[in-house]
Amino acid sequence: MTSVKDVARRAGVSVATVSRVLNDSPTVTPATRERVLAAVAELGYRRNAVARSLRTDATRTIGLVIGDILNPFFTELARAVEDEARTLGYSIVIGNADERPDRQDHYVRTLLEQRVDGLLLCPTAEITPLVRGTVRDGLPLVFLDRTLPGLQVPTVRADGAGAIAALVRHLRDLGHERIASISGPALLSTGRERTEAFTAAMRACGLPVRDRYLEAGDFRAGSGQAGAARLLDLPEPPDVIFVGDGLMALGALDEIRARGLRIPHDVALACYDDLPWFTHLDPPVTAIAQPVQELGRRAVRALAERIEDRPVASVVLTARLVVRRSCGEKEGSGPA
Amino acid sequence: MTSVKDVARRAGVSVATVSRVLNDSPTVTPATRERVLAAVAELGYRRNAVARSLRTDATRTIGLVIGDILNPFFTELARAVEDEARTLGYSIVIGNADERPDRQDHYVRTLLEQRVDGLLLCPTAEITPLVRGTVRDGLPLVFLDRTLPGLQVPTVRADGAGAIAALVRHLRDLGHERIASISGPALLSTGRERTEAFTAAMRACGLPVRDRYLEAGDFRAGSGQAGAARLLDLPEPPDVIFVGDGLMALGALDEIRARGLRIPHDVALACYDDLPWFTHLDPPVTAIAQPVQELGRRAVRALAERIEDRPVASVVLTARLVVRRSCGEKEGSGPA
DNA sequence: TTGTACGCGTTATCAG
DNA sequence: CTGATAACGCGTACAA
Repeated sequence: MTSVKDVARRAGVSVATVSRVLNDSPTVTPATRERVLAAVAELGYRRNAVARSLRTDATRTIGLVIGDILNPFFTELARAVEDEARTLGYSIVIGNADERPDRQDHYVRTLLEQRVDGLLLCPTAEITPLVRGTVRDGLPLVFLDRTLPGLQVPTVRADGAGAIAALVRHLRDLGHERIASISGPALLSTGRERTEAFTAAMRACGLPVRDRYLEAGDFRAGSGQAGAARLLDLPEPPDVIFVGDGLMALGALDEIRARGLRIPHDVALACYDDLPWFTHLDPPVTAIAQPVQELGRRAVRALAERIEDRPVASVVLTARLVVRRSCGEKEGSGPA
Repeated sequence: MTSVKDVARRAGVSVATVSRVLNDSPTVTPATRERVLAAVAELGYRRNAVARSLRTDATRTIGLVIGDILNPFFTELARAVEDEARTLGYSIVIGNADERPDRQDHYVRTLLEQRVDGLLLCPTAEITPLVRGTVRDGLPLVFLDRTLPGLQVPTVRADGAGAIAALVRHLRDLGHERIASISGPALLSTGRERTEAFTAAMRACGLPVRDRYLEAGDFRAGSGQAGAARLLDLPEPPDVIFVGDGLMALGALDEIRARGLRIPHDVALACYDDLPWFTHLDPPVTAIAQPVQELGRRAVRALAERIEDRPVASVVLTARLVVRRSCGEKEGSGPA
């Protein structure tokens, strides 16, 4: 690989001058700048970011550790993150935790060694010693989507409580009473919050909350299927299943279809997270949509601020209910 | 940040010894190793991969430039790549080209500066000067999914010609004659190959190939919708639309639904690439499934070989047809 | 078995 | 405005 030395020799200047040109320092004659640039072009020189980082103590790189790259929510999130990062001049090193704390820690460790300038983390579990240490050491860190209580770390997430309340009212208005949910794991803030919002909304609507209607999954397809199976095996199966994310919805759909059940006649379905293909199902799936793009962008911007040592606050956006037909339709709203 | 020096001081040894312990050199006394490890733990020392890379001229990092992170095909591919890379001890720096050659080049440039050990590229266009230069400079490079003719670069891809031929025969057996396709851009090998395989299969089946039934999209949802619209606006619209990838299928579905058309009665649909939710549509979508996981794994392994300077050959896996019901059903195969 | 010292490619400081 | 040179943190050849 050609280095500044080669360029310097070719241009007949010192390495210092080459460096100055490369970092467009103002203190350099147009003529020499010209010569250096010519040498750079002729040699096809490409600056070595590794050496540069060693010297400047910055990599212009941020780590992104997501829960599950197969989850459409995280995919869309990653896309937004990547987009905003590019705009700000950062590269993304990605880690897919696969919802496993050990994998999450593996990536955090690797990213720390790589000396990323900052870290965007969607925690997959309660606080691990490594994460606690990372916070203590002061590495710029922002939690995304999920948060960890008791840690002074800015979080960018969406609040779905309002949308969940609206959903429950919608279900009640449709005459449903036996409403079940398959939520995420209680270890995750998103799992907990959605369950709490759900039970609170049920009570607010005067609907009964039964323990056996509260299933906990792990945000992956298999657990959605298993949860739906347990629910449908109940002596008194629910009218409605509210699934905690898109992947589990896929699993629940598999189970419902395998049993030959019809939606919403035999069992209604609603999903936290909206997916592009939900509109193509028959009936289209009622869902709660998060402002995913915005979440990703805001997180990157927050992290960039932290990297530049400016204080940043957490941001909470709001999710919204998208009513479609998978929970039934209001009387009188059908064809006359 | 604590460095080897700090560890050395703390352990009462030289930096060389610390380094030896860290790279578990055999020539070190258990006792001193113990002391060093203790110092490492006490100080919370984490080795600096940047400095290490500068010295060893290797980053244990590979670049992955994909066509479009929103495309489920690439998402699944990325997941497999990431998985295999972790197994082999590599980190992934990801770039989302968004199907734009300029973005592709942006990432290639960045990754070269970062000194990735190798590059996995899904080319978004014909050969760019940058890509040509990269090949010439000898950076370990493997093309994934798509290839670029005229370049000596190993490619890992799936051949869909057989599956496409099987699909066309399936369509013919079902009595379809006016078969249209919305393929990828002719600039991409995958676009070209799928179109060629399709027209060849049509001829082999004695079916007419009409130019106006040959639409070209760009592998994104919008172009699938636009292509479907043009096809359905034809004075003699096709019986079947064969869509070149999952994202365009989503767009085509949008258009079909917007027009209130029914599948397969009004127009049949088949898709290159299989998606998890295809089974939940009514009717389920007939698709061509690529061995995506295997593609990703093989690509990483090939790249790892190249990085270690071993010669590697291209690998061609085969896609397979998954018949479902979106193109109609064989007579007599329905309920008696 | 361990320590000393150099160099990887850059940037930044300090003279000139 | 430009050049010489130290330093970033690490791995390794060489010496002890």
